[in-house]
Amino acid sequence: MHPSTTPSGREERGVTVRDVARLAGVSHGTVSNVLNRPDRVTQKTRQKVEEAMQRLAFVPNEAARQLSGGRSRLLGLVLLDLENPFFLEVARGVEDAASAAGYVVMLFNAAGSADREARALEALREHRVSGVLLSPVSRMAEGVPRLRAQGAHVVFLDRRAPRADFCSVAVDDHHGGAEAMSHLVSRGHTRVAFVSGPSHLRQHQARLRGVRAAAVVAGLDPDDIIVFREEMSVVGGERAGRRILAEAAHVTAVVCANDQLAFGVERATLEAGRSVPRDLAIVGYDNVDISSHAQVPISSVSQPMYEMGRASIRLLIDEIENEAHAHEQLLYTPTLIARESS
Amino acid sequence: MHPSTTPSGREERGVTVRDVARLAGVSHGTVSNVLNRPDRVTQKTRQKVEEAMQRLAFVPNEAARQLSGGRSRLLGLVLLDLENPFFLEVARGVEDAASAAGYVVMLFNAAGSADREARALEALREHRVSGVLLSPVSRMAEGVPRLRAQGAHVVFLDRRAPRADFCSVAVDDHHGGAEAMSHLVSRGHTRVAFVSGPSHLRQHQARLRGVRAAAVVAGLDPDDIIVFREEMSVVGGERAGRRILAEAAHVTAVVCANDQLAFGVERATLEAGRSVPRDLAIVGYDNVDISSHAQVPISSVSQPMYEMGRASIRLLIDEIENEAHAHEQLLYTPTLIARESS
DNA sequence: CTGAAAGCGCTTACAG
DNA sequence: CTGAAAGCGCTTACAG
Repeated sequence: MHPSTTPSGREERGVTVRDVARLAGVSHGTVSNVLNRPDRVTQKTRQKVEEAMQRLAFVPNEAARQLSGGRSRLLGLVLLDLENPFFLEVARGVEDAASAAGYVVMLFNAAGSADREARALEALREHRVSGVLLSPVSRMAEGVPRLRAQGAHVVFLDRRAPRADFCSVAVDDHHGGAEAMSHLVSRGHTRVAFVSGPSHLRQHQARLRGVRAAAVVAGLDPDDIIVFREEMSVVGGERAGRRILAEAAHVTAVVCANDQLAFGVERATLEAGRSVPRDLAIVGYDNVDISSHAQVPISSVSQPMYEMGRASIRLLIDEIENEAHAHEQLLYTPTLIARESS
Repeated sequence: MHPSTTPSGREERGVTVRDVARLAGVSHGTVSNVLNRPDRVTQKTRQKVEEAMQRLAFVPNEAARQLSGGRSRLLGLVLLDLENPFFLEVARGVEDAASAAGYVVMLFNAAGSADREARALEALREHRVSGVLLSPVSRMAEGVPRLRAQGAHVVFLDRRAPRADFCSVAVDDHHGGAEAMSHLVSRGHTRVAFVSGPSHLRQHQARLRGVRAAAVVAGLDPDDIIVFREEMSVVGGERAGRRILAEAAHVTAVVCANDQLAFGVERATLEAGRSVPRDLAIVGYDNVDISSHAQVPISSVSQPMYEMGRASIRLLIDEIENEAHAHEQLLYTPTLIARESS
């Protein structure tokens, strides 16, 4: 009925519940009721109020709602390292799920620094967020118990919870390694090498253990899996590839701890005039673009990053909203994407 | 002096200015003063208060500060499409600069949808953010003037501002195309093709215009630049590469509108037994990983994504804090990274 | 079902 | 320099 009769250029700053109440001819609290418990209000009153809100372009002030209601629709996302494309996908899943549930997410990049992580956690405390998703730099930052003491919930992301009274969402690297290995075994390979990054990487270690476990299952000697460690890059992979051809000619297949390494191994193999997968089969890890773009597309273990983002929000919101919430440590299962390299 | 004497397990929720004041033996307002105008407080009082804050693990409530002070340290970042790695780098620059300046950023992914963009802008209004960085889906969403009417500042990202009374940070695609072309000209090429994605892409059109302009500068006929349009992928690039070899054998160099296309063109060329760059020189665009990982590393036009993120925050915060702020439309200049393909 | 009142935790003039 | 008071915009018992 009423087209927007708002005088153009009107200063909207400060349209308040009181203004709406006045225009609708009801009380302050009634306006609040149509916002928060519409069922307690007559259909008729509700319409009047809603029309007034429309005409005044009223937008409730979240800070005030939070302050008086005690509740907050604010979530924090603290990422270990925004440079890693892995976290882009995670962030996308987080944002999708959070905004679908009516929450807003504050983004922080710890960039590998415990200090930045601590500052992020502090800022989140100031904003009285109701929950935080944390892919931690440090094992158990002191900000975590503080957040909890303040009533905020914390879910660990890409890391198993350090204690059973926290939720977490992580990936089963052991299983991923095992998948890669048993895939190669099913293709008839028995002499397999593992190409890895620096030895201290938790994930790479777990993947190697998985490979060995699958070897055992297949009746092979796990100690026959030769490990080549190189810098985690295409160049490192090329070096590993050359070393394998030279030092371990009996090897017929390779599992690599990531796709950059696998890409390098393949290139070195092809450049030596050998065939992939006939002379050397290759499986990578992460299933990033580079694996499918390789000259011979590379099989790779894929982690459900987007889905992990969604799941972590689901757990967090359940912990926030559901009284009967039980903590869960989700462990996602990576899957092998088979391509022509194996 | 005092180690943390806080009884462990104390419920921190609700440590308030009043509590701090009581413990320090000062007034409510004095505590606020040491927080907001420390200069108006005696050194001695300040110390007493700060000690009390420490002991109580006091964290000021941002919602309350915002509500009473009117100021807000909240910023919004609304991205056109979080799937695009371009925006990951931008987001990283944004987060770095914002958190260095003491602001917190709320992240939204419009995912190409005008509807999601509108909802994000609405949520940002509810939170009374003081500024928004927007890489817009729609030309001028109605949420933008609304935010402004409410007192929030808006800076456009990856798009020139639609009006002179807004700041914006964008990239000069025309210049990028021209750089690629004049680089090829300096290498002696006069017969150049352009490989592009679908014709409606604003950026690709601008890049092509840049290529043509540089041709003119070099004394060439811009109409001699043959355009091949293919799907924007490695596969599309391969198709374009084969077409060039077959239909335009006189061409000695190619500018591609992105690196996926360039990668495909190179692969098709090598597979046909031709040499890169001897038989065909190639320049890509975006300088993403794939270009440097190609068999013959591909020259590419690089956009300063991270820096754009930082710059947009700089403009936004200036607009927020500086009374004398003058609107600026920043246009970043992409640079050519020369590699072996040209 | 609706209204009047108190209060959320802070900041900011305004007096002393 | 410090304190007492009002107010930011809302929500939630509590009466009617």
